Amino acid sequence: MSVRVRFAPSPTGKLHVGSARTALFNWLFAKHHHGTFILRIEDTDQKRSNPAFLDDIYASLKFLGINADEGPLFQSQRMPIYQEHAKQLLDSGKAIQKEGAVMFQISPRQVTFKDLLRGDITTDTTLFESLVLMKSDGTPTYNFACVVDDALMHISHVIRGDDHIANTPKQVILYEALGLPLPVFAHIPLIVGADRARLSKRFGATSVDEYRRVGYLPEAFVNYLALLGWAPGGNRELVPPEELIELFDLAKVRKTAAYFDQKKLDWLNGQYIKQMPVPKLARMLAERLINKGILQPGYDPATLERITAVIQDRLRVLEDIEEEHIFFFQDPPQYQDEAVAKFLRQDGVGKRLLELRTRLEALPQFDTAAIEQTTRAMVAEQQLQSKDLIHPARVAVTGRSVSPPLFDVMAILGKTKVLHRLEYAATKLADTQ
RNA sequence: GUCCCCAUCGUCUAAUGGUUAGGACAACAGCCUUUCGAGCUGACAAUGGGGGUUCGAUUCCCCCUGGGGACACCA
Repeated sequence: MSVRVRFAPSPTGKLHVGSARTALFNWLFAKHHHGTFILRIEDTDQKRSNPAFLDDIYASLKFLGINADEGPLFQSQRMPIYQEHAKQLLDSGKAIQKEGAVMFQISPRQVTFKDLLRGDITTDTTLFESLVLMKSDGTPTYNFACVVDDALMHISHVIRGDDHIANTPKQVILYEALGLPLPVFAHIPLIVGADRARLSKRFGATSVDEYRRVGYLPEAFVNYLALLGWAPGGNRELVPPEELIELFDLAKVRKTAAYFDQKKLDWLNGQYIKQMPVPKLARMLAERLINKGILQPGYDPATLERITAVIQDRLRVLEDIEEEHIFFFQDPPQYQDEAVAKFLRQDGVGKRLLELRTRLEALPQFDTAAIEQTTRAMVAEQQLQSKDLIHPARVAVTGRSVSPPLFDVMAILGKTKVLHRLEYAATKLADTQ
């Protein structure tokens, strides 16, 4: 039996990370078994569906590298199919027309279905209040359309969130009434937030798009999502997509809800960033900065690569570059008040910075080694502590009290900018209380 | 309220009858260091409770407790 799975989102909101993980598990399972991954859009509720969300779903799946082998199929375009199957049940007396809707006639009994993760789950049908197949507006309900489509699309495994467990017995009796073969069901646990309740807006970012914007790498995000509820074995943490496909085992997915741990995601993303070749990372950062209007399209790639090399180990998310390292791209840098107050507003600082400026100006070769040598020589001659010169100089050059190694930063910025910033800080910001 | 599902460090997880209960993130301490970060080292940290079954239970069974989910002509 060939593996055929589907991911069936409703375009009623941005693609949620919980949905993304469901899509990922389906996709990994399909790819692992050389099967087919189908995208189906459940847009029977025209009032709540919105094309903008559809675009977001496509973009988010594309970002994650989850590509559909078939689809997208739209339920809104399959109305005659549902009507035909409803008629079949009506004709056979298994359903009746009531108040404009088609209702399934539920006979009291026990329904048992097999869940790949949990074993047999049995339910008493008398617990169902009613089972509407077709609403009075002529559109199918979720449980009906889902069964008809899954059967017609020859879905072999229905992998979905465990919030659907209660729907499954209803669907099973519909498969049976329609004389259609049952797929294998696998209900995977939900992702929860800090309050252990299902991930909601209160938690912070919940859509894939938000994570994309902040600058998480698709491989890292997919890696993290895969690790939520499943482990590749061998104490592996960093597992690139190709290996995820190779190692993924649906039967080993845990049954407990997993807490979405932003810190671990950040760490993982940092690991992926660290592993990237500098030129590639530089191009990625450039694209981002250009989009933000921080960098001009005609930028110098060599300089950007030098910046990238210096900040690579410090980035957790791409957004960090505009949060922490913006001084590379602004002239003059934006001076942070606390940094100025702490390191520049001290007696003699201005004079020292001007002295450093004079010494650096004399350098024929403005590289990291020469800058460091010059700075340390001045520290030694004036019997200073290195921090008494370096910290103010850092603030003068970067506007902040925290930065990558100062001598590297200076070398990248170049003599002109460095001299100008030292002078500016010494004369306009330093000493004055 | 009714029904269903679940239960290992703070978090993600490994170990399905025999381990000093392992790893990772976080937090903490130290090293390195011009700051921060990165890196390295170290210490701390868990089988929810009670009954069984067994020579032996994280592991199998039952009860309790706790958490979550579902109870729409929404999906």
